[in-house]
This record gives sequence, structure tokens and C-alpha cells, in this order.
Amino acid sequence: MFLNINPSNGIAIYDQVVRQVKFAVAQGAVKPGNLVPSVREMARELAINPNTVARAYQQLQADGVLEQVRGMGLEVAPDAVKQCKGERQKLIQDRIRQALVEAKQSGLEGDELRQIVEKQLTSVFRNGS
Amino acid sequence: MFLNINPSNGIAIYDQVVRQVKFAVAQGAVKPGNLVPSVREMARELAINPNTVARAYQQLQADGVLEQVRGMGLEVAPDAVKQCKGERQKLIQDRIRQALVEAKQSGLEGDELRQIVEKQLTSVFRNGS
Amino acid sequence: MFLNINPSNGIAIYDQVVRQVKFAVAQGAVKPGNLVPSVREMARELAINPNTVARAYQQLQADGVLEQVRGMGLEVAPDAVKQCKGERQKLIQDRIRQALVEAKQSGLEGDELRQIVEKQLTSVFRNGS
Amino acid sequence: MFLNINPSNGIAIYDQVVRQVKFAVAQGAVKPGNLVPSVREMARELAINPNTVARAYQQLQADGVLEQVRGMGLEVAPDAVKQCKGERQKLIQDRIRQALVEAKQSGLEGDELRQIVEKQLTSVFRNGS
DNA sequence: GTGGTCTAGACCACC
DNA sequence: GTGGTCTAGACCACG
Repeated sequence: MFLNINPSNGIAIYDQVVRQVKFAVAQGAVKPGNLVPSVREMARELAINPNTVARAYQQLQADGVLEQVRGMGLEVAPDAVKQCKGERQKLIQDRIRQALVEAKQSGLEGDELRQIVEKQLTSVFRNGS
Repeated sequence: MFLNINPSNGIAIYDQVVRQVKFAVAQGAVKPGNLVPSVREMARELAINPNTVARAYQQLQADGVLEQVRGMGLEVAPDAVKQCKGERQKLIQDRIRQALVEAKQSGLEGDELRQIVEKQLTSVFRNGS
Repeated sequence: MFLNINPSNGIAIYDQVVRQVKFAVAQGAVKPGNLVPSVREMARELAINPNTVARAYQQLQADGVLEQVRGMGLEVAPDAVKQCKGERQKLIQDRIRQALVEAKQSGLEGDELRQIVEKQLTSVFRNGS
Repeated sequence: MFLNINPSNGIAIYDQVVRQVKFAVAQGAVKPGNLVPSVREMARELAINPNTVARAYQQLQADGVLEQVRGMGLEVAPDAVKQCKGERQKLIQDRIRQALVEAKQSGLEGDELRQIVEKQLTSVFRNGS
């Protein structure tokens, strides 16, 4: 499992791990029943402190994405995929809505806004990121 | 100048002040040449720490929105309106673009995304906020 | 706020803090809007590591029992009382039910069990703990 | 001897083995003088680590439930039935008492508690588990 | 002063 | 080997 960690982008490292694992699950890159790398191994891979990984994994357990298999490690929970996809979907909708609401408060009319969005949309899906 | 401060919404208070002052300038609620309330008065109005207001005013000076008038206090800079409007515009574009990029990374196609955006757009401009 | 911490009773210290704070809220010992002692102060009081208190407070925030007031500390959330009471109630019912189910599986009949429970009940409410 | 092992329910696997063997003895499913399956066979049956079975058997020997028969393996001890029944009885009483004590500490009065218990009792003995 | 985060190193129970 | 917990000490942003 390859995660890209950026220790200085303002997002807490443990949170980057949480998000990227959820993302990997939503994409099907790791499937229910798969074991995730051990705390120590993941820490080695990412060159961060094992405690930081442990914190991320605890969060993921609390969120129902990972489950402990005694003595074996942590595996992806059976219904994690649906949950992660739904969570992701909801996050995205909220982000978009929030951006639009702010734009409206800023005095833009629906049609101006629609044009801006359309411009960004084509730009994003032409250039890649 | 009336600002709404929420100490528990995750956004730094000084930043809320900065944003709302810029917003007021962009809307024309305060005009170039107007004096803003003194640090102490604003702090009293908002029931926050004067240090916090001072920090916000420093930020606003650094951003060229406020200028010091010796012996008088701080006034809105002559070209602040254009700047604040442009900044706001840019912020909004960035927010929208960022949301769309994340959505794309999450595996959505352009047309699905266009539908979601359109839904949110009509919803936002029907319901108000 | 007085908590009794036992570092060697098998329950994690941070969890003891979480439970006892929830208990205090449920009892009305601390009310919505009250600030809880700062991480550092609580750590001093209980003679434990500030990180351990911080972990407990984070859990309590995630559970919606505490809310951050920027620069002031953490306060009890408005609807925390109802929530803590409900949670406590549910925990107790589950504990009792689980004990009874095990007893049944162990071959006891309803009436034998009823007698045992009644005996324990009177004993508990006579002796104190 | 069929045991149900759940590696992800928070109870140590070796402890699940210990409890279920004792339960089987208390129920008369296995009788004094019967040989229990060898460590290796039991481990194969339950798909767990032989070390884990060994640890459970050691515990059961220490508790006087199993005895070693040279060259034959481990058999159920002559007085294991009485002991297991008594132990089970004591465990159940403790569980019930503990649940009641916690409920009392939580502020419930004897009569409220009596009602809750009665409700759970009838529910448990109507529904099965 | 407040909480949030990270690192380092240690001990534990369990497999 | 696995994860869970605690301690100690450091740095950061914020008020």
C-alpha cells in the first residue's frame, strides 16, 4: 500500500494516513479481508513514528474501516467499501455546496457562477489535476 | 461595523475578523477613507481579546487593505475595494476548483460531477444558504 | 472536578477519564457551558501525563461531550447531559442483559435466576457498594 | 468437542478456549476420564495457533480441570464437573452483582433497577439469546 | 495561557 | 511477531 505523506502541508500526518487508507478502500485498491501493513511496517515505509501510524489505525478502527484480527494485525472490515465510498461522496457534495454558498454570499448570481463552474470543470477534466 | 464571531467553528478568530473586514470592503459596507474602529473598541464590540483584533489589523495592513493614519487610527486603503473583490473572486474560484479536483480524484466522471454541481447550484439559489 | 484514577485496574487511564467525565456530566456535577480543567491542570491534579488527558479530551470531543472554545479551553457541550445519560442507561441495560443471557446459557431457569438477582439486588442496596 | 472461536471479539483466544472447555465440562458434554483432543488436533480443528491451544490447556491444568495421563494426553479430571459448575455459578453471580453495583452508582434506585432487570429477564427467556 | 501534533522509547498482553 | 498504552519532551498556532 503506497501512501504519499507530506509532513508540512497543514494536514496532520495521522489524518493523511486515515484519508488515504479510506480512499484506497473506496477505490478498491485494498479489499475487505485484506490485512493492512503492520503499524511498524507502515511506519518504516512512510518514515514516520509508529505512534503516528497507530493513531491513524485507531481512528480507522473507530470509524469501522479496519478490524483487529488477534495476533494477525488489522484487516479491512467487510462493509468498509460502501462506507468509505459514501463518506467520500458526502464529503465531496459538502465541499461543493460550501464553495457555492460562499460564492453566492459574495454576491455572485446563479448564471455567473454557473459559467465559472463550467470553466473550472472543463479545465480540470482537460488538464488532469 | 458588525461582525459575527464564532469562537468554536474551527476558524481562527483573527482570521474570521480578517475575512469579514475584507468582505465588508468588497461589498462597499465600508469605503476607502473610512476609519475602522480602534483595536480596543472592536475588541469590546466582539467580546474578544484585543490582541486578537490587533493581529487581524496587522494582517489587514500587510494585505494592503488598511493603512495607518498617524494619530487617527486605521483607514481603508484607497484601492482596497478592487483588491478585496479580486481576492474574493480568486478565493472562490480556487475553492470551486479544489472541490472539483478532489471530486475527480475520487473517481467521478465529468458528467456525473456536472449533475451534482447543478443540483447543488439550484438548491443553493432556491433555499438561500 | 475530582476523578479517581487507578493506574492498574486494567482499564486504560484515558478511558477512566473519559468515563468519569461522562459520568460527572450525566450526574449534573458539571453543566453545559462549564469549562473543564485544562489539559495541563487536569494532568497535574491526577498526577498523570498531559498527553493522556489530551487523549481523553479528544475522545470526549469526538463523542460530542466537550467543545473547544478557542483560547479558553474546553467546555461541556449544550446537549451533552442527555447524551451521557442515555449512553449510561444503554450501557447498564446491555451489561445486565449480557449477564442474564450468560446465566441462561449456563443452564439456569428463569426462576432460579430471578432469585439470584433478587438476592444480589437487596445485598447491593443494603451494603452500599 | 466443538468450540466456536472468534478472533475479533476482544476476548483472548486462549481464554475463549478455556471458558468453553469449562463450559462443556459443566454441561456434561465431556465427562471425567474423557481425553481432550491433542494440542495439534484442536489447533487444526479451530484453525488457530497450536501455541494458543497449549496455553489454554496449561491454564486448564493449573485450574485442575484437565490432568495429564502419561503417553495418552490430557483427560478431564475426576472432580472437574463440580468445580466447573461452581466456578460458572460464581462467575455469573459476580457478573450480575457487578452490573447491579454499576447501575446503582449510576444513580438508579432499587425499584427502577428491579423493573429494568425484570424486563430484560422476561425478554431473555422469551427470545432465546 | 490554551489545545494539537509529533517523536522517542518503554512496557504490556496476545499469537 | 502483533496492537495498546503510557511517559517524556518538544514544537506549533492561537488568544
